[in-house]
Amino acid sequence: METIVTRFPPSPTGYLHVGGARTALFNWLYARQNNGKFVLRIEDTDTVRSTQASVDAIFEAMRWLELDWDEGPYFQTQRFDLYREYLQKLLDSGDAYYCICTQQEVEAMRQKAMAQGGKPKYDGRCRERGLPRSDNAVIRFKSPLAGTTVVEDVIKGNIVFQNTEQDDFVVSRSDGTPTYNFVVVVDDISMGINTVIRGDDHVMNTPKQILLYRALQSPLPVFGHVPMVLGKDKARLSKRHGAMSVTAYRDMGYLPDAFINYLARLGWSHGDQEFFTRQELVEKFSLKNIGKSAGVFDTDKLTALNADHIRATSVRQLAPRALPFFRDKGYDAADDDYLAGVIGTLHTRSKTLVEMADGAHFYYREDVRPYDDKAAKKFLKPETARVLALLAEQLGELDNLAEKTQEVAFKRVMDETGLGFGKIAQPVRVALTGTTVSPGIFELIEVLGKARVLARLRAAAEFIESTGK
RNA sequence: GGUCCCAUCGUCUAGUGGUUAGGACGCCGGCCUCUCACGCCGGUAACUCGGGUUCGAAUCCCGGUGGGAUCACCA
Repeated sequence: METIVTRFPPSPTGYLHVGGARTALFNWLYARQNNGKFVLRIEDTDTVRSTQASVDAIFEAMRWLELDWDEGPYFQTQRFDLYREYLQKLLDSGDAYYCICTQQEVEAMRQKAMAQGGKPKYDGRCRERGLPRSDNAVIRFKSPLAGTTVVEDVIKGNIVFQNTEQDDFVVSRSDGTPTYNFVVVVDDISMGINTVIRGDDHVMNTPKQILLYRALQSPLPVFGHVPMVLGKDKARLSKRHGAMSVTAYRDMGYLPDAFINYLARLGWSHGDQEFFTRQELVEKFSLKNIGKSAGVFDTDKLTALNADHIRATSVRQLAPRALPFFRDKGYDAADDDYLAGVIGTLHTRSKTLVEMADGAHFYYREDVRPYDDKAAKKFLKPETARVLALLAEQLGELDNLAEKTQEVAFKRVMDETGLGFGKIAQPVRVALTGTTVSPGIFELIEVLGKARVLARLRAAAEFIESTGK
């Protein structure tokens, strides 16, 4: 069986966006699943808009998503000799010709055609003139004047184009640089790409490219055009929909596996399954289960999936990923046992790593004061000072504050005060965290450790005394 | 406007002639409970319209409508 070779060819004119990431993912998955090759090619022929910063941003995003490539990155700007070679082949075989019409003349042809109700096309006036090479001449491809070109799309089915719709498009500009449709074909042929999975917006290019493959006497790759990703308003995803850059999602605390899971499920399905590990995706992905209609990017669903992935990831693996977010909050955190304990209590409570870091505030603050105003008013009342002091005293007598051992201390406090656990939990929580929302009291005490717990309980008791009454 | 594509709950989707049209997110209840989550239980909500074909259409065909893509010496 032929080795599957796929590719991802971004143009470095900006960051890697969500739509691009999805086509990269599909190509990667397909290659991995078939033990094939995944090629990265940078389409930087638009030298005006291409930047090194964009190239770097794309690499960074690919690395974050863990979409590793087997070949490349190739840069089109370094392949001009090859394009020239193929251009000559086209000229030699009579499939292309020089055209000396100026852009203004061509524009005039279009206007005229439109005025007559036709489609705007180049009229082919240089087609049979046998013009020689000259300074400002472009090279045009000689499109067939009749017949049809059919794109056998693995996800959309057969798409038929009348060749009369096609005009003789430019393959080489007057400055000698080759155009997009031409270089793509040359690259795909020379790189041995046999599976082209790309965005929907390329379908109209495909018949042109097929014509080029034929003229170059090369076998066609398998084509698959995946539907677009839309924004909430059902319009094509763009800056006004907020985060478009893939790395922005990294910064918002999403896990790469959650992100690719979401991206894969947007437009592709495997029965009712929603949660996929990277490995499952590689195993179960299939071109034929890609849907035909465009999908709306839904951050809520991505977030829910992210929560699932966080929960499915072990604390040990989560720690290094969460650490940068903790540091961002200014916490003096390290990848140690304490962090593991902290994450352990926040594991099921965090939808994103940012949320996790937010929820960890009290673990990394020496003093939780000032207390949240409402929390203090409601739970740190005069009568609770005694409870907190008592608890500090009881806990102080214990060797360690493991969840099990704590029971004794709480039991004594409850016995002595006659209060139920429900009555003392919130005051304790406020004393230890400064707020009314946190992980469970017992687990939190264990993680915090004796020193912090005693200090905070006493501080709260003092706080109550000092506020008087 | 030409060409091409698409059409199931608000969103992502399952469905391939016979289903009470299923799942997930969201939303709304409830249970659990030391708060918040998690978990569990329940609810809300869809086949774009009109014609066919058929004993029977979400499923097949035609048309309408709606949405999208694309019409460069940009990629």
